[in-house]
Amino acid sequence: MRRPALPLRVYIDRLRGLYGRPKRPIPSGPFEWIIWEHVAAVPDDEQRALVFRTLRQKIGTTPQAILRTPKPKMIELLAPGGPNPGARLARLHEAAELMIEIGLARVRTLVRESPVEATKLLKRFKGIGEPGADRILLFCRTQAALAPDANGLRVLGRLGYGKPNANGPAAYRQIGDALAPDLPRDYNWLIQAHQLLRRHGQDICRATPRCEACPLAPDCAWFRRGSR
DNA sequence: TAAGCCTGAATTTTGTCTCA
DNA sequence: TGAGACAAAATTCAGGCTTA
Repeated sequence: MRRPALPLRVYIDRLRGLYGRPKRPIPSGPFEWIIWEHVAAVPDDEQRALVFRTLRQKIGTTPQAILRTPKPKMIELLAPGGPNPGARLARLHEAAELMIEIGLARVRTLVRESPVEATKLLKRFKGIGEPGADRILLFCRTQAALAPDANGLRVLGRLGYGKPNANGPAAYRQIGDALAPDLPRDYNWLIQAHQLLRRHGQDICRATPRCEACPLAPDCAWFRRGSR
């Protein structure tokens, strides 16, 4: 497989130069991250953050708080997060019930002490697959992986960490394996790298990329293919 | 033989494009 | 500018294979 021309940290530095230092993620702990996944149906993180903060401030983010809040109140809180708040509420309720069944303390302990077991548990939650579980463990600072989302995967694939535009579980694992030797155990760096890759995939390295604005273009397979 | 893993297809949701 | 069609992303699910 083709390898990227430069170490990953060089690309991340270029993205930090372009976008600046990303803001600290808002959720803390595994259940807040599950809530974060479900509170909004829009790709815009600012909008998602707004709904999450309101929910946290007005009712709290424990499974019990979510289950005891009247449905109309919850729908009202979730409405700014995009279409179909009722479906999102149903998923939140399902997640809260499962979290109570498993035990929040047990999940927290496993996240801290056994990432493999924690991944198995997290994948029982609807909407959380392998990438989602890895992301939660990264943000909880227990698994030193990059856990790129679809946007990040696209960027990394085009740089040479996998096939350009590949997706699905196989591509996720392939890129994860290719990245592993380049990753430090510095969680601040990993989290920022995750955020910057996501931002870059959303803004510039889209399905139809804006290569003229991209600081990674000289090393990008997609750009070089197009400019030949 | 049961549990776990892998792969690819299916499904759902969201984003983008085109056209009136 | 809005609606509909289409494409892409992310996850789920089913079936086959491997291993203990």
